[in-house]
Amino acid sequence: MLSERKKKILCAVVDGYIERANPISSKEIMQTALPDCSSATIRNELSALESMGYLHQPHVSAGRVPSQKAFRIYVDELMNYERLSDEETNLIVKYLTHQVDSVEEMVERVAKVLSEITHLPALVMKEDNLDIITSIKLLDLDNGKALVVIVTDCRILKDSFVDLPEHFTSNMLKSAQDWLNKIFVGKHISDFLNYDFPFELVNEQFGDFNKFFKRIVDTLKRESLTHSLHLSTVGENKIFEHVEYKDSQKAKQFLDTVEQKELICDLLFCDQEGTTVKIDKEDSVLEGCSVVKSNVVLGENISGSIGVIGPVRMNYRRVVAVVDKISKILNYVINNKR
Amino acid sequence: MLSERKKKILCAVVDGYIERANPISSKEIMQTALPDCSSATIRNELSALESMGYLHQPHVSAGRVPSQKAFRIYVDELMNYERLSDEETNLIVKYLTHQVDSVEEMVERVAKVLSEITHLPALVMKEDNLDIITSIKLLDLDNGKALVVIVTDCRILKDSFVDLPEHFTSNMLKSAQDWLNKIFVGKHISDFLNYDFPFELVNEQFGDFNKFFKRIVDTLKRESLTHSLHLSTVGENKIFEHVEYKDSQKAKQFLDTVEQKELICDLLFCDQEGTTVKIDKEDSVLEGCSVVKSNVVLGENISGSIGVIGPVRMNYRRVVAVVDKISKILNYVINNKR
DNA sequence: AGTTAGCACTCAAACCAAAAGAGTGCTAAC
DNA sequence: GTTAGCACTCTTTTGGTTTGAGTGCTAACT
Repeated sequence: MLSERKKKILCAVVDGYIERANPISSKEIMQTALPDCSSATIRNELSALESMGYLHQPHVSAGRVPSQKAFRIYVDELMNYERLSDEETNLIVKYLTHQVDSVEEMVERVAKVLSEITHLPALVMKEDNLDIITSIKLLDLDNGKALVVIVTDCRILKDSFVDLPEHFTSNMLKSAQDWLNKIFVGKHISDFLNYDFPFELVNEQFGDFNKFFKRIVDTLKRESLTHSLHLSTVGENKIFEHVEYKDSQKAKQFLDTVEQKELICDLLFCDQEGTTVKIDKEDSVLEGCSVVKSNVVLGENISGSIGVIGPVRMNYRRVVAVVDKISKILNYVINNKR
Repeated sequence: MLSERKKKILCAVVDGYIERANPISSKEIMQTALPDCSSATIRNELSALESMGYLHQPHVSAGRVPSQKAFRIYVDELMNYERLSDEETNLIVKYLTHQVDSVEEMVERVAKVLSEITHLPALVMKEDNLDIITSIKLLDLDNGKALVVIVTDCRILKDSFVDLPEHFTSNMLKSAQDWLNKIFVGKHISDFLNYDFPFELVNEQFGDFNKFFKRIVDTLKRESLTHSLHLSTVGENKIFEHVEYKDSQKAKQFLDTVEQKELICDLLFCDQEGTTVKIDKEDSVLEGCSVVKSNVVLGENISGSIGVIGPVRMNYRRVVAVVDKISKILNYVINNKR
């Protein structure tokens, strides 16, 4: 357990480092946080904090730099949370309550506002697995093809084409549609994946059109697989505003990481309530990065996460406040719209 | 008009500069391109080429660097075109003839292969304006909403939702569909934009459901507007492989430029046959960038462009060969599939 | 025992001057 | 017209010195 003074000093180091990105000296801490102590006293404390693993020195005559462990305790215990100003909150509300037509558009808007306010790349993940199928439509396109439309409870559609077999009448298409609906309505999209195709049943009812049905189910399977998690990232270029990416190789590494959708999804995927902060290699190979995220309930069966990603040295006070606020507004907006 | 020797020297400068990204000296040219001349002779020629605007020196004791004008003449007259190896061509063919289900997937594949082979960000633009409407479907979703589907001749669909008015029966939806088809089938998507809505006609046939029709047409208008040009960019991070973007501010500037879709579309949009090269500020505010592009015919009424964007100092011999080859393969693949 | 003034010490960064090296332009001879 | 030769320029490298920030330690003080 840290003494109050150690906490104060550690907090000052992290605050200072977040603001100015250079090592923090004992003198600086004295001036900003502990005017009643001498720099020598602070040096002793710093030395102690260093041997506890919270700080390190780039070289002997430099100030102290917080370690990953320091950021962790800073986020969890030390920092005081920022409250967004009313103007800012109102601006966000206004932006997010604007009439939108689709989930995609909403995602777009959320990501945009997150990224703009935090000056960091924004991540918005939507989990479609939990979508419940409302109905399946087979639409005759009059050119030997049919359009397969899946309607789900969160207005998301998965559509694709399928060639109709020869001698397949409009009526047969209708019964095929009814058949599919009977089986799948009320189920989750993800149920397609584990669905064993009942060849015999089809044979019985539709003669030899097994291949056609198989194709439809395969299409749906593929769709559900590729769309089960949808991640959008917006504002990647914002990282260039931060000094840790002045070297373009660092920037490249960061951008490459962000492009690994599965990795980012893993990071965003966690059940924890409220806004959480993941720092550096606690969770993955995100060297030098942190993620601030919050879950959002998009409906009874749909969930998602929103968040931002950036250097470990980010302004957590502000970023956590923003992510938290936006997720709350989002929950509010969505639930009041239904 | 340049003498043969001047051409040879200029070509050597550009080749060398493309390869090594540093100023080229007279001695170097002597060794690589003109072993029969002395370096002094070459120096005289270089001096002449400089005063003609093809070259410049970073400082007095440095070699020569080609100007934008030099790159222009290099691409147009000096360089010898590379022929892709058969293995490489086969690889591309194999990759592009792989079974795909949608235009989007094809675009994805083309962009991917372009970007991987050239080590540059790839641009693929598809012009939907020329799509001809094959049919319009209004699909009752049983929850007070209808799905609007537009089928066009290039298999592209534009779909969106519209709320049904109260007391709107299934039969009325059917007649509404017939009515829309009568008006719009055979026309271009872009025709929606200029379409004046005939309130009286609707009133006559459908009573007071003007609002409903207006909403449908508005939706279609918006869709056709936002989707009229579709640009996808893939492999933006490839620019980090090039020294001109070692400074991350340069990289940022580049990435910001590439994100300006309209600007890139303008660049890609030109009728010229074959593969064309646009260099730096000839065409726009693309500071330090070049675009190599080629038009692709995707069908009778659909056109698109593929290309790459990168630093002016790019390997034109190879890049032009690749873009040219891929566009030809693409034309072949598409036309043989129909 | 905790705090602090004082001081020696370390090390990065800034500065400066000299040397090396690359490449040119010019001149005079071929 | 071509070229050898040379003086000249300017960047890059090298190495040494200075500066300054910041520490750790010690000894004195509360």
